[in-house]
Amino acid sequence: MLKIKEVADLVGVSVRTLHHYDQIGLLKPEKLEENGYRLYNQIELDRLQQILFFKEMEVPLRMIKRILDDPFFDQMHALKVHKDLLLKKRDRLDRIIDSINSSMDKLKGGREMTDQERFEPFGMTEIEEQQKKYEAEIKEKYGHTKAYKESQQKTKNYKVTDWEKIQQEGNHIYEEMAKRTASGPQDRKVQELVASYQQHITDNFYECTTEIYSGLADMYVSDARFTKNIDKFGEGFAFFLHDAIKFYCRK
Amino acid sequence: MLKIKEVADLVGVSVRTLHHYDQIGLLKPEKLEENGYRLYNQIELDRLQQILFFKEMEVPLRMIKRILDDPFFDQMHALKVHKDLLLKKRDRLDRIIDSINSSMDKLKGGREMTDQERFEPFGMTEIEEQQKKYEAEIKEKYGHTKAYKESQQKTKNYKVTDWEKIQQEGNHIYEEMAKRTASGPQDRKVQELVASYQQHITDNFYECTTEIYSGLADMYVSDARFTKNIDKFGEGFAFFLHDAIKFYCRK
DNA sequence: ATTGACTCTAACGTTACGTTATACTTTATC
DNA sequence: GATAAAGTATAACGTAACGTTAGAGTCAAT
Repeated sequence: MLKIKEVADLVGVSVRTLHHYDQIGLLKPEKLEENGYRLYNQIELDRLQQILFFKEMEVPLRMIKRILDDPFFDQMHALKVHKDLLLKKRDRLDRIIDSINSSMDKLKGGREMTDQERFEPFGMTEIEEQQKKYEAEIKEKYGHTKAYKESQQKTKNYKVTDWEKIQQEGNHIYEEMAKRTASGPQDRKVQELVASYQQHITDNFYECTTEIYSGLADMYVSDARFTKNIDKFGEGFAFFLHDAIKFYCRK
Repeated sequence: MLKIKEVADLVGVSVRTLHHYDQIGLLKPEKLEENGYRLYNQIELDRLQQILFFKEMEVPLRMIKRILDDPFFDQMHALKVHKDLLLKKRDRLDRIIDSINSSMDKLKGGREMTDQERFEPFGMTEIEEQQKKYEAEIKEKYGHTKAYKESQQKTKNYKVTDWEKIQQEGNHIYEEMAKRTASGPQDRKVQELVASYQQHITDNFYECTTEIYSGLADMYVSDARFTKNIDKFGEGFAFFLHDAIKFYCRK
């Protein structure tokens, strides 16, 4: 007679999973204690093993239940059908991978860029490897700084949705700014936006001091990876931004 | 200026999909007409093409949005990471397929059945091909009968959940019956269950007359595929069931 | 004027749990 | 024996990408 966590640890699934299996009737405990605790026996363990076997095969739980419960269900046939399905899936995967490969090859080759617009953003050949070193490089350069540690601290608990919201806010500021490029980097509204972006960084990453902000501005134009991305808001926007921040940070 | 269905038909997605993309902000129509209709332009069509490209790559919509919207998102890197992910996925698929193959091989070979209990239900070597001919065979034999046509008619609109409910009901009756095997096929309760099973068939498939029911009983013991499955409720249960139905159908 | 084709929003259903939130029980510790 | 730490329970929301009704308004053709 095993309690739920013992079973869970024994076979390597979560307690929640067992709760779920109970809920959908896939695996009921042998009995309930007076306190409501679920108790499992060897029989249930065996069944659980079977369930996990089929699950490994990516058979949906619904069908596992039928396979194990329904005497009229032709299991051999089901398994075969399922295999065919997996084969098709793999073929599809192969094609997709080929497609990605050829896309990347085209990018690297630089010739025959029929899809130039579509793939333009991928640009440059070695950016790929550079990117791999990117984090390490950053860490080496700035790892000891207060800003870096602070940022690590603040961001480590962000969830996907948080990131998206933050990025959206940041992008929004840039968009607004990009609308005013004609007015020049010293425009009052532009300067307001520059200020709010600094605040944005401080709020979400680290205390963005004037020095840091100024350094960021330099990076925006000196590092091609940034320049390229920022220019998505408009040609030359990176330089505009650089100037705007520099003006803001003057004293 | 294209209306939503025109766009949908043009690129081969559903209207609902476009609604969805609008909802999550992945693809907004260029404008709304006064009547609320969505209107799309070439720009949106282009973007939609890009979306579909990444979707083909199995990139989640969330990420597609970021790829297309967020200038700071490193797309080349993302694509590469994604490719690696797909490669892993394929490897896993390969392993699973191998696993299924070896399982089936073991079954066919009949030797080394270390997992005998687990795979026992798959049984017999050629059942596989037989199964393929099964439907055709049935159709040839009974295709002209009223019961067959009636069943086709009744069942063609059943959904997965319907099937499951029906099978569950059927199994339940058998289970109850299996509990009473000791009392013999003529037991009152058993006979009640036999009657309710006939009704069950009539309700869900076709009018199960006494003759048909009697024929079914014969099939249960003469066709190994049925016998094997039915015996899941207990050893010899197929024979018990046969006798019970025969007794019920006597006159 | 009446169809039939098209459009809209709203909301549930799908898969297999993860993740809180809240509350009770058991076990370990002091 | 009191308290804290673990374990257990139920309930309910969240996830991905739409499909599928359901109810209602709009447009074009008969």
